[in-house]
Amino acid sequence: MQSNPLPPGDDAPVTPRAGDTPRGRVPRAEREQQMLDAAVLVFSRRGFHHANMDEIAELSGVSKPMVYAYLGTKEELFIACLRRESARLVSGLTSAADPTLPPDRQLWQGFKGFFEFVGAHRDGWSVLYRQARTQQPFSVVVAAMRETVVEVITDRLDAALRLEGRQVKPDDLTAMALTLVGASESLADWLADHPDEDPGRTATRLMNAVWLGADQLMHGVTWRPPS
Amino acid sequence: MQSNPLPPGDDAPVTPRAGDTPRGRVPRAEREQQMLDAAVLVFSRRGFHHANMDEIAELSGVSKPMVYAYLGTKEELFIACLRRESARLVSGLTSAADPTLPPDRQLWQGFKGFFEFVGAHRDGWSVLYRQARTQQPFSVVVAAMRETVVEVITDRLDAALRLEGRQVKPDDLTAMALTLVGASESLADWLADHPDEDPGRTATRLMNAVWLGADQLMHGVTWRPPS
Amino acid sequence: MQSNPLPPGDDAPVTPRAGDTPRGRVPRAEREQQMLDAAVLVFSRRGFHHANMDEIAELSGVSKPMVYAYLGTKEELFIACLRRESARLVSGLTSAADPTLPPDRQLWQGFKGFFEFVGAHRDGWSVLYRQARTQQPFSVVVAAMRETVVEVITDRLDAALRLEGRQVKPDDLTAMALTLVGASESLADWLADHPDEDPGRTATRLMNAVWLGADQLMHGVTWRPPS
Amino acid sequence: MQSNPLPPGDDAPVTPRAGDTPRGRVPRAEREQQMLDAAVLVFSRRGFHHANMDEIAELSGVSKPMVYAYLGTKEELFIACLRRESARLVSGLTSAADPTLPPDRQLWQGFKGFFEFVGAHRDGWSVLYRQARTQQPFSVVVAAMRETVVEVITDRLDAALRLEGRQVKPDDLTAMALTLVGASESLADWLADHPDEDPGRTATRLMNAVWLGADQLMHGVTWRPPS
DNA sequence: CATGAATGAGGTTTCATTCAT
DNA sequence: TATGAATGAAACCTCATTCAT
Repeated sequence: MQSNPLPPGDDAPVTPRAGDTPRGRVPRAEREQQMLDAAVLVFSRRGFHHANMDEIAELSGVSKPMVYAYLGTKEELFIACLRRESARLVSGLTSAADPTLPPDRQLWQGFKGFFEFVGAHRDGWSVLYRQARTQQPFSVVVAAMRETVVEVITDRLDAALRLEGRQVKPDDLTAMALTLVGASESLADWLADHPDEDPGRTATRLMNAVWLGADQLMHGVTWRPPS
Repeated sequence: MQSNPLPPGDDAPVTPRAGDTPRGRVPRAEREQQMLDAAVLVFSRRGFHHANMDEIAELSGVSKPMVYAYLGTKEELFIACLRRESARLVSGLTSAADPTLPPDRQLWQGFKGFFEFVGAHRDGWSVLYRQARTQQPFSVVVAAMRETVVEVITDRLDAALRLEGRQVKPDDLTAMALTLVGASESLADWLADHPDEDPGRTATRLMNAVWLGADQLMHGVTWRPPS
Repeated sequence: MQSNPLPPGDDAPVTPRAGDTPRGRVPRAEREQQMLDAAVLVFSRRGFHHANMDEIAELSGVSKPMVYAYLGTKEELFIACLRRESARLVSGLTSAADPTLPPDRQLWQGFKGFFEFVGAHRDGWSVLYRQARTQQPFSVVVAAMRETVVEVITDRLDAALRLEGRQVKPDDLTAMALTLVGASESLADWLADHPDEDPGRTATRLMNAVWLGADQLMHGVTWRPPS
Repeated sequence: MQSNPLPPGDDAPVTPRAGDTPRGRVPRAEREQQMLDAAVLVFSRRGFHHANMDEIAELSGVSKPMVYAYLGTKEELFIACLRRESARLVSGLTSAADPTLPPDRQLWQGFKGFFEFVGAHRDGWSVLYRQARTQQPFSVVVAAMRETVVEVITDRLDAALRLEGRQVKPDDLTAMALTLVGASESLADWLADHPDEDPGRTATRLMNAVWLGADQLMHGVTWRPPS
């Protein structure tokens, strides 16, 4: 149901997209972006360990020593990729939801922003994040980003609840946020593997799956295990 | 919020548990189990790529060639681990839920069985599954297992609905199952990283997060995106 | 023009021929022949280095230690194969030519016998001999056999010449014999690679290519390089 | 009668010739030639399988990874050697024979050129070619070279015949060429093993063995098998 | 700034060969 | 006699990383 892409067979050389591999003198900042682009592409296609610096350098249009000079070791390079993609994701996500809207619409807009990001940056998500989540020493970076996201959600939920004069135990709030994030990730993986799916529809699906319950939960209804 | 274990610093040798590393002639079937135990342990601690066959062999109490003779390549070994753990998980899961119970209790028992399994086989889950999900060529094996699980859940939900005389569109059913699985995985990751957490509590949390909504959904209430 | 066989793709398991791999108690002499059969087959298919003892043992219908007990190390086993095939070849060859016939018919019958042997024992020839010729430490065994053959030919030629009252310098005789042997080998290789070719025709071809000249040579006509 | 060289006992390290093993920065083209020189030497002394990359690298004056970077796999390296030697051989051979001479002198010059090449590149011939002939996947390269040579010979023979107004069936022509090549190879092996032999003498021997017959054959005289 | 040349280190895999039953 | 279990040794190959130009 959820399979891994690597669309061009594992051995196909990663070909640059249109407009890539420009040569000649290029200012440092721009070069770095090119390198990061190349790195994200290669890391996403090959995975961290199967990616090799030669390919990244070649795809960047520079020689290996340049990559090392600009972005450090392979690990540091991967983390640089991760940071850039994380920043993009978080900013995209937080800017999506308008704090003045009612909670369900906030949530929905957040989801939508998130899925749109994932849809647009499949490489960035699909592998950087997926890999980073499970492989040391990158998991800490991902964990930090997750933390940020969970906090944002918690705050928004909390704010929404206060507006309604209600309050929920912090633990339950966190648990809810965790579930939201987890479900989002899961559906994001699924989205990353299904290019034809529309991010908005995915967001709606997720809302249906979690909002109704969240709504009740926020209004005090709970489910209890059978004694 | 969700960090990677590797509790014994990355370089600490993986020490055998009590009763391990028996020496001498051992019948094949038994040796294979020992090897799988060792492999699961090492793969979980080090990750697939950082794991090395020497350590696995040593922990199995044999020399490398035996491992190759019995279980093949490193990749094949990993897949063998994956299969064993998958089989255990699926069987544990399906046997947990009694089909004659009402849907919520079925679901809860399923969750509980699942989380109990994860709690008891943290190594098996925490890394085998996590890694396998993102790394070719293992993802197909995981996908197959997931498929099985999703089907089981879908069937159970469907059966429960029919008993109530209701019916839900297959797509929505699948989406719901997917979300349940995704959320479960997410919480399982969290559980695997929090040894003190009680599986039952985790199951309850998940129920609270998803059941109320699912219940409404099953009764025809839906959430619609704002036009 | 002359390509290498290995008809069943390099990886195809060598399947036993009909009547092979009998089990149970078998007298030693017979077991050894089975082992040699298996070894010749495997060595010929895989080449000495790619052949592995497991396959030979399995194809012999016994376990590896038996092979070692009966026929020694891999090298010794190969030499045993070589000796058996050599003996067969030499005996087949010497018994073919009737010393009372005129020299051309002797030669032709010798060639025919030789090519018939090669045609019937393609495995034995095609690889054992070909490999052994170039790979230490087997070349000495082959050299010995060659020596025998060259001697036989020289003697026959000499005898034939004496009958006609002629005599040729030993050096020229040897050179001629060498050429005959060399050409035979070359055509044998070719024959081993062309299953449809008739040994008799090959022998005739070789006669045409070498006899006319040899005949003249034996009657005193020689070619001289331009000064 | 024909034994294998390996003059420095099988274990003696292959010592560089005078002027070898230069160190430091060397342009790629040059390094590649050094590597090929080393490889030819080692392959010829040890045989393909007993050769090990470490020794080749060391003899080239670089570390193993350079060899892999420049010339690829052990197999690819061997093929590179084979190609270089083949090209040298073929060019030496075709340039040797002047097409305006009478056929016997052309042939003789061709043989002489060939044997002189073999005498001068004993390593190149003695093992690369001998081994390659019998071992997959190199035999195809050798086959290609052989093909070229056989074609050249056939053409030359054909042209010579036309000049004399004669014509010979293509099959017989090919068979003759094949025999010439086979006999040449056989004597080349012998020459490679006898450092004191003069290439010219070897060529003359071969002429004596094959030309007289060929000449007759070309004039319509044939030998027929007894019914 | 930029790079071609170069390497140390380490990992997977294979096999001939031998115990111990 | 016969074998399943076991291993030491060694080979190929890859890669991140750094000089020297």
